[in-house]
This record gives sequence, C-alpha cells and structure tokens, in this order.
Amino acid sequence: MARPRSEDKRNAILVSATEVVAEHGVSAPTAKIAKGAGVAEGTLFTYFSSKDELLNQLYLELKADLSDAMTTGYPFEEGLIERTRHVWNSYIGWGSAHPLKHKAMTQLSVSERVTEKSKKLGAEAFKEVNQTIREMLAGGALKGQPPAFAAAILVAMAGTTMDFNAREPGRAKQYTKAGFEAFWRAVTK
Amino acid sequence: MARPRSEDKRNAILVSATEVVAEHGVSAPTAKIAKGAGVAEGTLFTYFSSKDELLNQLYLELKADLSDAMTTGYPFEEGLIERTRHVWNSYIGWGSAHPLKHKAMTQLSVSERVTEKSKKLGAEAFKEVNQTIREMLAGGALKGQPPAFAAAILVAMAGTTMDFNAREPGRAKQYTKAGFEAFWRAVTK
Amino acid sequence: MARPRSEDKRNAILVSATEVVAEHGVSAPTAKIAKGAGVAEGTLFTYFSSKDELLNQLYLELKADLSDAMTTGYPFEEGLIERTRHVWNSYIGWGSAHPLKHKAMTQLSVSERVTEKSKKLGAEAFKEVNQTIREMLAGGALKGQPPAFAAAILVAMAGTTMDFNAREPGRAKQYTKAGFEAFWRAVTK
Amino acid sequence: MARPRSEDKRNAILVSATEVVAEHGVSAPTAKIAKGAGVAEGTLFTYFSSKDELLNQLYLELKADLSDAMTTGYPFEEGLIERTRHVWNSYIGWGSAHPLKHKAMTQLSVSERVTEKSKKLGAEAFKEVNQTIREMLAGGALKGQPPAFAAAILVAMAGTTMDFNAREPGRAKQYTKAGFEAFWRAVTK
DNA sequence: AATGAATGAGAATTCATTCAT
DNA sequence: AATGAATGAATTCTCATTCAT
Repeated sequence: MARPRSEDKRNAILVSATEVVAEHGVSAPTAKIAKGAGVAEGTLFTYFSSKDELLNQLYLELKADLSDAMTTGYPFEEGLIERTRHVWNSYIGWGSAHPLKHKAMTQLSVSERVTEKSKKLGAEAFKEVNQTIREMLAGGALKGQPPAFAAAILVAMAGTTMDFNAREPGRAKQYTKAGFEAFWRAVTK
Repeated sequence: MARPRSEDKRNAILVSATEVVAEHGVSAPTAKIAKGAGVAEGTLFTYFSSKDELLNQLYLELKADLSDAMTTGYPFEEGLIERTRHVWNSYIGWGSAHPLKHKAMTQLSVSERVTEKSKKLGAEAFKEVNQTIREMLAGGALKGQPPAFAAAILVAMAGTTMDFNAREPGRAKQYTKAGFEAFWRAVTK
Repeated sequence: MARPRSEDKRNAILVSATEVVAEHGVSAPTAKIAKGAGVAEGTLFTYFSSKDELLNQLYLELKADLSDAMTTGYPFEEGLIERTRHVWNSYIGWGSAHPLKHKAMTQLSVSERVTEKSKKLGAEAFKEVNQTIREMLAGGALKGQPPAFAAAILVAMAGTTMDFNAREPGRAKQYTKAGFEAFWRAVTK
Repeated sequence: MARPRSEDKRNAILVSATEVVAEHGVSAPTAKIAKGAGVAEGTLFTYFSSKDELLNQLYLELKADLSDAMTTGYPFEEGLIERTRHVWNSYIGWGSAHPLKHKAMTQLSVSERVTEKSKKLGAEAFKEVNQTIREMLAGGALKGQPPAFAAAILVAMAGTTMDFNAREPGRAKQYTKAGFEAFWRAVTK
C-alpha cells in the first residue's frame, strides 16, 4: 500500500523469484520467494501488488537484463555477420552464465500469467537486434517476413542451443558454433 | 463382470486435460479436468493414479498423436527434401489443426513434472523422423552434431512458426513455407 | 443385498479385517480389507451391510474367539486358584498366539464405532469366567463390587501383561507369572 | 512487529482437539478441531505443522496435565501407602474431573500416530510416581519386575476404575476405594 | 514500512457405498 | 452372487492476500 523505499529489497525479491520460478515454474509460492529474499511474506506485496504483477515485472526485468547483455559490446561498426554473431554469442553467453534466469524466462514465456502487454514491452528492448535482423532479411529464406518472425526464430534456436549446452557442457562450444552457422544460413542468402 | 474400464472415459479425461492444461499449464486443477470430461472427480483417479501420472500420460499421448500425424502419408520413396517437407508440413499442420494440443505439449515440455523417462519414451516415436534428419546432417551446418540437436531445432523452429500462424492465420501459408525454407537451409549444405 | 452364501468368504473378510484394523485402527479402509480377503470391494458389502456392521461383527467374533480359547480345557473340577490361573494363562496365551487379534480388539474396544450393544453382547460370552470371578470376590479388596468390575480389572491387567510380553518376549514368562500373582492378590483375600 | 503467535489460540486448539479426539478418535477432522477452537482451518497449521504433530503435542500436553495433577499436593513426607494413595486418587480425580481428557488420552495411547519418542517423553513426567512405585516393588508380587510394568498396571487399573466411575457416578467413591485396595494388594507384600 | 499471523478458498486425494455388468 | 468402476463428500494441507501490531 504505502510506497516502498528500498530498491535493494525489490531486487532481492526479483532475484529470489528468479530462482524459485526456475525451480517451480509459475506456481512458485510467494512465501518461498519472500523467504529467499530475506523479507517477510507481507513485504513482498508492498513491492508488488500481486503475484501476477511480480511475475510480469520479473519477465520484463529478465528481458531487460538479457537485452543489456546483448547490447554491451555491440559492434556497431562491424559487418552484418559480426553483429549477428555478437547477438548470438551474447544471448547464449547470458543463458550459460545465468541458467536460472534463462530457465525462469522460459517458464514465464509459456505462461498465460504473463500478459500480452508485457510480452510486447519485453520485445521492445530488442530494437537494436531487430535492426540487425532487418538487414539480414534483405535476402534469404525469410525475405518479406516480419523481423519479429526472424527474431523469434533466433530466440528459439538459441534457446535450444542453450538447453543442449546445459545438458552437455563439454560440447557447449560446438553447439554454440554450429547453432550460429545454422541460424546464419537459415536467414541469409 | 463389473463395469469394464472405459477407453472412452480415459480419452475424455485426456481430451479435457489437454484443454485445461493448455489454458492453465501444469497447475490445471484436476477438478476442472474431471468436470470437462464429464466424470466425477474421483473417477479421474481410477484412470490415473495421480495428477503427475495423468500429466505424463498426456505428454506421451500427445507425442504419439503428433508422431501419427507425421507418419501418415510419409513419402518413404521420395527424396530427402520431400520427406523433410512432409515432416515440417505435417508438424505444422498438426499444430494448426490442434492448437490446444500444441499448447498443452509446450506447457508439458517445460514442466519438471514430466519425467526424463517420459521425455525419452516420447522421443522414441520419432525414429522415422530422426532417420530423415540423420540423412540431412551428412552435410550442412550441423554436420557432426547429434541428430537430436537438429530435431530439437526443427521442433523449435516449427513451434515458432505455429505461434505466428496462430497469431496471424492469414499469413500462415507464408510463415509455414518460409519457415521450412529457413530450416532446410539451416541444416543442409 | 442378496443373501451371501459362502461362510468362507465371510471368514476371509474377518481375518483380513483383523490384520488391517490391527495396523490402521478403525480407519482401516474397506478396500484394503477386501483385497486382503481376496474378494472384490463390493463383495464386502454383501456380507456386511456397512463398515460399522463389519467392525461390530469383528469385535464380537474376536470376543467369541477369546472366549473359546478360555473355555477350552477349563478345569471345572479344580480349585478357584487353578481355574483363575487357567483364565489368566489362556487369555495371555491367546494374545501371544494371535497378537493381531489382540491388537485389533484393543483398537475396537476404545472405538466409538463399536456400540454399547456389541460390548454387552461381547461380555456375555464370558459367563463362565464371570462365575469364577464371582467366587473370587467373596473376600478380597473387591468384595461387594459387581463382578464386571473385577472382570474388567482382569482384562486390563492381562492386556498390560500382553503388551509387555510383546515388547520383551524374553521376559514373557516372568511377566505372565508376576501378573497373575498380582491379579490374584488384588482380588482375593 | 507482526501479530504475535497467541498462546491462547494454541490452547484453544488443544482444548478443541481434546474434545474432538475424545469423540472421534485419531480420525478427528482438523476442520472440526479448528471450528471448535474458533480459528480458521489454516490457522491450525500455523500452530501445528501437521495433524500428526498436533496429535503428538496433544498427547504430551495431556500427559503433562495429568502429571501436574498428580504432583500437586504430593505428600513427600508421608509413608508409602499415603503417597501411593495420593497417586491413585489424583489420577482418578483427574480422569473424573476431565473425562474428555482421559478419553482422548486413551485414544492417543493406542494410536500408531503417536510416536515412540512421544511416548518416552510423556513417561518422563512421571519420575516422581515411578520412584514411589520402585519403593512399592521392594516386596510384593511384582518384585523384580521393571517399575514400568507396575506403573502400567496402575494406569490400567485406574483406567478401568475411571470407566466404571463414569458409567456409574453414584458408585464412584466405592470403585475408587476398592480399586486402590486392589492395586495396593496387587503390588505390595 | 515491515512483519508474520490469520484467513478461507481451493488443491489433490481417499474412501464408503452404489450399481451396471 | 460377484465384480470393480463410479461417485462425490470429506480430508489434510497450501497459498495468495489481508491486516493487526
């Protein structure tokens, strides 16, 4: 009800939610999330008005986090393939560095509790990437399709690659490389 | 002597479960599932010993259903691209014809309540497909990777395509065609 | 509903009920009892109109069984102490030979589901014993009290003795002997 | 800072549980217990983590209550028979004053849901009494038996006496007196 | 603002009993 | 008569949310 003041606490809740959602999916109990964040059960609701609100905020937070990771070091000046490779590698790198974030995001992405609005908002952070993709689409198999389609293909293929990386860390490098090759061929001439 | 267990009822429960899981994910209430199937709550548990059992059986049933759809009309005698196109089209066709089945399967696939064993069992039905994929891998970007990786890529790309088909039915044909082109390029020389 | 014909089945149900009630108390599930008896769940209800009916019948059956054990070899011709000792020893012997019967009876005895009527009926089988007890009461601490009181004291003391016998079989003989001594002193001059 | 857990509420639950367990045995529904205590169903589980926990705590509480009753006014300075009579009378007095407590304790004592650990803990409160009993055993029929055996005999005989007191309150005094005489003779020289 | 006890509507499951076969 | 599937009320326990402190 009252205005919450501690950004730290908000973050602690989101971090804890990431872990618990990764483990339990969207039925992650708010009590467990609060405990993991070191706050009282009721406190969670001064930072998020409801569990749905928390889930949606978490989704956006994760999307933003991923977007940050992809933007950092983005080689604006280099060629298309270099930029695309950066997108791919930073996405995979993020997922490997933060497997719980990736898992939580996967759970949230298929949940009906994350609204269309959130999904749209979440996608906005990827404008840079979309621009790169738009360039890619000039030729290739997806010519004429909306960039969002190609972006979704990228996310899907990278997600699959991360799953295999997680299952066989020893082959992660190969999967990541082969996955990129496949994606590049898929969407370019 | 007593009333025999009815295959119809079992199916009704699975059909209802498909709908309710598609809508609510794995937290679909058994009460709602039973009601949708037109049986008493207790009856559900004479056909499935627990909710987890039901979820796993549903997963396998959906996988088998999809496998059937993909096997029907499989052009054994034709060339690689024809067979691959059949796999793609029949997968997409299945997903479009049965959006709830596809949605339920997606939910189940990311749930920790579906066991590894079920996932392994479910994959077995796709041997035919895997053989085709193995052939594809001879050259291409995924050369040297396990066929399961390519199969997962296919599922991921087709899933994305179905999502877009569902959102914009008017462009479904284009998405499906472009998606296939992209996949084909991704995995072949 | 219809008249059941097989005495064997009825007995099988009672035997199974003894085991399951010994283990689970009066919340023993009828399904488990039926299974243990090798009959269908519904069959149980053609032999006993309800679970309460079964429980009460079982109580009476066990009382009758114990009464039989106590009557067998009853030394009508011998002195009071001999007859009392026979009662004591045969009771303890029965409990030791059939621990499940004893345990089930204990559970039933404290249950509100066994009616007063059954308890009265069950007591009737012990007329012989009561006669012996009546003799005992002529003098002693319980002079002037109803024989049922002394009988209940006997049952209580013997029950305790059986519990200790069961827990420490190696000392069973001593407990049994000492218990009888105590009882004898308790109720005689 | 939050509302503190209320000892009153905990007691109300235990009092209600006593009543409902006395009536229904260990299958006493938690809903009924909560209602009787004037709290919500869920509240019961903030005071007791499970029904088993509640049952065990109730058992211990009742044992402690009885122990208190027996300790109050214990005539340390008087002779053996006086102290024993005090034990007997205070036990019977407790049972007569609180028939539901006694009934609930009887139910719990035969239930497999009360753990061995609880039984051991419950027995510890009766050290005073056991010391008295140890003295009694010096001679008598139970010489050489463990004091626990004599204590169990006492409980059994007193329990029987309480049952008769409850059934015929008019003769309660006689039963109590005669019962003590019998017990005293049983265990002393 | 923070706490965590209190709430009561579900949740999955069990079970005595009925009834179609 | 025997079977066991079908039933739905009852059971224990969970959980998002509210609210007294």
